[in-house]
Amino acid sequence: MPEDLTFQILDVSYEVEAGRPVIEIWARDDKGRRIVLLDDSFRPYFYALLEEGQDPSAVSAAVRRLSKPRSPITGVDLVEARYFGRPVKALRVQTVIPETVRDYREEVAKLPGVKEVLEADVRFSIRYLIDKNLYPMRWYRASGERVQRNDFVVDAVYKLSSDLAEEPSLADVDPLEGLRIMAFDIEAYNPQGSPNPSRDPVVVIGMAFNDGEKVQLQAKGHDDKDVLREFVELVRRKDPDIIVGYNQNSFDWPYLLERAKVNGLKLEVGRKRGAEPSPSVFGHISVQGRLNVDLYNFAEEIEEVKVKSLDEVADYLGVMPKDKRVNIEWWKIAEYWDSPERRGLLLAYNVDDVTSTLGLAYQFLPFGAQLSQISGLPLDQVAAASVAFRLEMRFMREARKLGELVPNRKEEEARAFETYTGAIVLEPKPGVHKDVAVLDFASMYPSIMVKYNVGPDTLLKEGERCERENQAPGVGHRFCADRPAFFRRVLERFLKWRAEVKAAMKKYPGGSPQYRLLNERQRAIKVLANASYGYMGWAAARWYCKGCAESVTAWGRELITKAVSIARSLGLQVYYGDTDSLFVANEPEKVSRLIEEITKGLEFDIKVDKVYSRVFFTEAKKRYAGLTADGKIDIVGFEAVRGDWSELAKETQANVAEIVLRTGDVRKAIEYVKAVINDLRSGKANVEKLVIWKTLTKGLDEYEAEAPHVYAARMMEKLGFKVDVGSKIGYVIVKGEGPVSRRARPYFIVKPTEIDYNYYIDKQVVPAALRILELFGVSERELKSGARQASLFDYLGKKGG
DNA sequence: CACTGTGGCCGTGGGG
DNA sequence: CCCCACGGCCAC
Repeated sequence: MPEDLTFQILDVSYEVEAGRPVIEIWARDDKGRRIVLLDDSFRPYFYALLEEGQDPSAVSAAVRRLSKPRSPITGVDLVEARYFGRPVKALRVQTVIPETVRDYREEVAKLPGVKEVLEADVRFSIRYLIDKNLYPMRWYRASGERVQRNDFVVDAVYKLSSDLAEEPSLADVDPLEGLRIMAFDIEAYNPQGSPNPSRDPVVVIGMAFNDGEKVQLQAKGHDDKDVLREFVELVRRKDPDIIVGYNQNSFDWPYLLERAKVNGLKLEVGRKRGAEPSPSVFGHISVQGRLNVDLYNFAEEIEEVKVKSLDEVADYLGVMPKDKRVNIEWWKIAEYWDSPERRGLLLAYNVDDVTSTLGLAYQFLPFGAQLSQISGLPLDQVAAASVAFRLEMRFMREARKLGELVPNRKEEEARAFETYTGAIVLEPKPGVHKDVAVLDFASMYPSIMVKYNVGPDTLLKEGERCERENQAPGVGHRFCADRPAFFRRVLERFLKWRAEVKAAMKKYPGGSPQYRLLNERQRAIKVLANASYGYMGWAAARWYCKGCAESVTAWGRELITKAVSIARSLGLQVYYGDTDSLFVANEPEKVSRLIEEITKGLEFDIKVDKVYSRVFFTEAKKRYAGLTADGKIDIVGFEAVRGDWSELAKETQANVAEIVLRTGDVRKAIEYVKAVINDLRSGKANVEKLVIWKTLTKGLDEYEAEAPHVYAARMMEKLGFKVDVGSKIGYVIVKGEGPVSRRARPYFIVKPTEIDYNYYIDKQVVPAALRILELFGVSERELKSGARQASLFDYLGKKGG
């Protein structure tokens, strides 16, 4: 007897059973049960695009002849579709085993009459979601027949006996409500630098659940067998739907898996018997039936935090202030573990980490769930996927709805390195300026794409004609305006959708859960819409179109250039501008005229984004600091906002900017800098504030130049620490002879007395301060002179007479 | 397997 | 000494 089911899709996977693929929909139903719905009716397929004028039946017969018994070709159907907006004929080739699509595609591509093989690289479970128009984290209804299955660790398994229909009454319910969340964090023994999983045990595993329970497992000395066993047991008992961690895809899971192997155990933490976590797409690790979300992926998108360690990110988000938690030096975990007096600190540290991780989940998952509902990628994958992939997934769904075939991603070698001209940055007018308005074009690039109907499907080849055409200035590309471009349709849908969500938000009070839910939704839509221009210029994109991206920037340059002319013709002083922004004198009447002329004359939306009561520029572009009308200091581009300068230099520069902007008192700023220099000279500085952080962007042996952070990284490696591509290297400069890079040391091996304070004066604090003070005629000598304390030599000299 | 684009600044090393 | 490429990060 089929039952009616109402459920939320969490994830989709598949398994080949008895020679046929079976889709597994992991869900939870409205009664709070965890269920699996099986669908054995779906089959993998791909398209063979036919050469023009080809006889489909001849090609079809050739395709059928390729059929192999292991996974026969079960269907070859002629379809009339569109490809880049043009009508085409294609064969839809269906088989049985998803993995064999790869082999068939190669062979079919070689057949005469076949121009291209399409959509053969879409993964089977994603294919299912797209074709059935299903979105993870949304609610559906369907009927299913209960079946007995012992290989799934869930409350019930059903065989689907109907299609899935979206349940609209649950569309605006918080998708995370009622889901069980577990945060975890492991501490590994590291007596020799970085821990080595084949040698060093896991000494602590902390877990925190959203029902309030917290558990901490501890090794017996250096034996972690029971820890691992208990961990598996606990995960199964608590049965979380979502597992969160911080960097667990790169560290905790691989480490636990290796430890399990060493101990002869199996890490069966999924909802499928016998299965261990396994590597999946985008560097993500998949735990069957659960959503394994690495929160580090979300943290990476917070650009305000430069060193994205868990404590820094949790501090920034107000989840756990750094001064209210236990901080221990991570490279000394083994010492803490082995010391009876200090072990307690390590345990407390682990509790704080895992508590922070759960706190981050509450911050990030609502947005992640919306991204999942909108892009169509399961929550765990959407976290790990880049913005471009999230957008592309949505494009693939839109393409299907419009009967468009999805283009292939270009092969690596075919991707030519093609650059094109970007935006205009105006020369700033150096000096301090009073009362400046900053105007901003609203979503300039997406607006251009919509207005001029830009896209690979509308880009006209030489000789092609359309009744209405838009020609990009300077670069010559023409776009057909007779039919709506694919990008335009998608973007307009995004814009309309976002407007609806924003309108709905108004119905709820600001802090309410509904308001926050909708706010996350409109943010997710905006993020996707804003990525569309960059996506077109990305050589690996399925809808890559260099001419399109080139045209968008050309129209952008024209737009800002025209806006500048209008401003000048109105007698408005223009101070600066970058891409889509314009800094002009804040004369309200003229500014309103400017906005009106741009809006009506150029047909683009522009608005006053902010007003600075004072703002200053040096001669450098992309750098300025301002005091807003409501009393806030903005620092843009300068060292103070960069992650690769010492905290001390950044702090000094920020304070100088603030003194100058608020009081206009340059003398005061000079005195302040002198005091900082004095402190440094007397060795009073906090060593932590002298650390310089830089990312290793390639392997250590690939560097041509010996930069300081590369030298420090090599040193770390010799000391037994793992340094991978992407690691942030923190170093300080010590006294001694030779080039700076030879004097760079990993910050955690340096004693305060070894530090070269002169380096920090000459190359950090003074240049950062001067960047601003030079504008007021202050010299390096002036900053350093008065600050010079009697040196030991002077002192002795005087004394000795 | 990948992991959006161009414009811009500036410290540093290394060659002449 | 100058000059320029390398390298990293930031603005938009």
